[in-house]
Amino acid sequence: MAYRRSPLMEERLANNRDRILVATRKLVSQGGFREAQIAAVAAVAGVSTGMIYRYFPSKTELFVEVLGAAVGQEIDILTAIAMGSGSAGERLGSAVTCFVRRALTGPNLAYAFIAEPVDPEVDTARIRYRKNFGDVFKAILIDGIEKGELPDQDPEASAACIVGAFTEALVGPIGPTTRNTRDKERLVESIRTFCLRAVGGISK
Amino acid sequence: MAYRRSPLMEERLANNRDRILVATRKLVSQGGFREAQIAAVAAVAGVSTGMIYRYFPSKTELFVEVLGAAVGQEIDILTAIAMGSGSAGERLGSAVTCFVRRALTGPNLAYAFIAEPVDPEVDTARIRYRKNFGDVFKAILIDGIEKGELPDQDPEASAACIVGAFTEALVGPIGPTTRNTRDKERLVESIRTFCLRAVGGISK
DNA sequence: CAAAAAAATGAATTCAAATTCAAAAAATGA
DNA sequence: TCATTTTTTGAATTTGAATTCATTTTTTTG
Repeated sequence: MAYRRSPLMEERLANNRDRILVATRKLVSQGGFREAQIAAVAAVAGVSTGMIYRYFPSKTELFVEVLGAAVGQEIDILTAIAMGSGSAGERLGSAVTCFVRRALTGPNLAYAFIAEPVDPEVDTARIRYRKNFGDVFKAILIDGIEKGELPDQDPEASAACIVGAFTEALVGPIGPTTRNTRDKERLVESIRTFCLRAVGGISK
Repeated sequence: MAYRRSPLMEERLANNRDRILVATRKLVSQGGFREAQIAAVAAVAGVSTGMIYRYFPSKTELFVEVLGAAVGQEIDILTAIAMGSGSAGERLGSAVTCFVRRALTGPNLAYAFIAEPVDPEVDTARIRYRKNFGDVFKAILIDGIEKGELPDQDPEASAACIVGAFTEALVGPIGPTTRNTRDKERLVESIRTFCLRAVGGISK
């Protein structure tokens, strides 16, 4: 016996994997999946191209993992709001506001994971994740309708509309490219009001 | 002098061009731009691959033309509604209803031209076209706000939200795949109500 | 330190699709 | 009909990026 992974090496391996993920996230958030080519990821991560295949079976799986991690985080936050206290309208408003604000602030994966398809497999994942977003809103809506806080409506359709509305307002052509904070907050408020009125939750 | 294009040949050329456009539109509406590969287009159009390059300088330009024609048609229809008579709310409702219904019925380019990016150049065109949609709604909104029919709001943002809302509801994961007419009309109505309420136009 | 094993490299390969172009077929006009 | 020109063909080439793998470097342990 002449080799056994030391804890130090173990850590380095994990580090490499992480660096690749971070590099991918960075590239995707800058220029979408299109810009996150293996060679580019390798360069940013400071490793060789071959290295990447040591940690991920294919570019597709790397993308799916990046996407999943990013979306999972957002979903968690939204879910917490959705299950919190307050009227359906309040929770819906908070959820929309929170998501939009985060998308405007943070490293903007918003476009990539909401709007940009790539290859069929990544797309499958993306669609599933987008549905997850919808489901959070749907839950709030159903609750609100049951309690009589919101008028009767198709929660499925309304949820889709909400996701679509803020998506487009965020990443669409009309949406922001770079704005100052004042503009951003105004946009957040516009979207919130739009969505709230839309489902019949009083706006203000 | 020993050759001059006869009217008959002239017509055949135009026919070829058209067949290529039709074939592309068909493939795009079925499987998105991804499926509309040159070889596939050629096969459907019943011509050789080389033929396509006789009429279009590149796949990208072919796509842009297909996209432009499809969108132009929709825009014309929407514009007519937008400039017609009725309150802002009525016109907005009609425009949304009309677009959604058409997208659900006709050969569904909706996904392709609203949601699916391809390459940067086609994307540029797609974004411009999507903005055009937004502008139609924006015009209605501005009019309604001026006349006091709608509450004050950012027409830019609201227009984007509207486009996003019906886009997602139509082509998103929650949206329809194949539905019967009853379901379709219900969806149309849901989206209409959503958008109308959202901008403060009384729903029903 | 040296041998053995693992990890890392990046040039070479593969692959899928767009694009070209030499050759074949069709159209035109004398 | 025939020479000339245009149109059409589709196999061959190009292209751009993912993936592999023989070689090199690093790590581990006796």
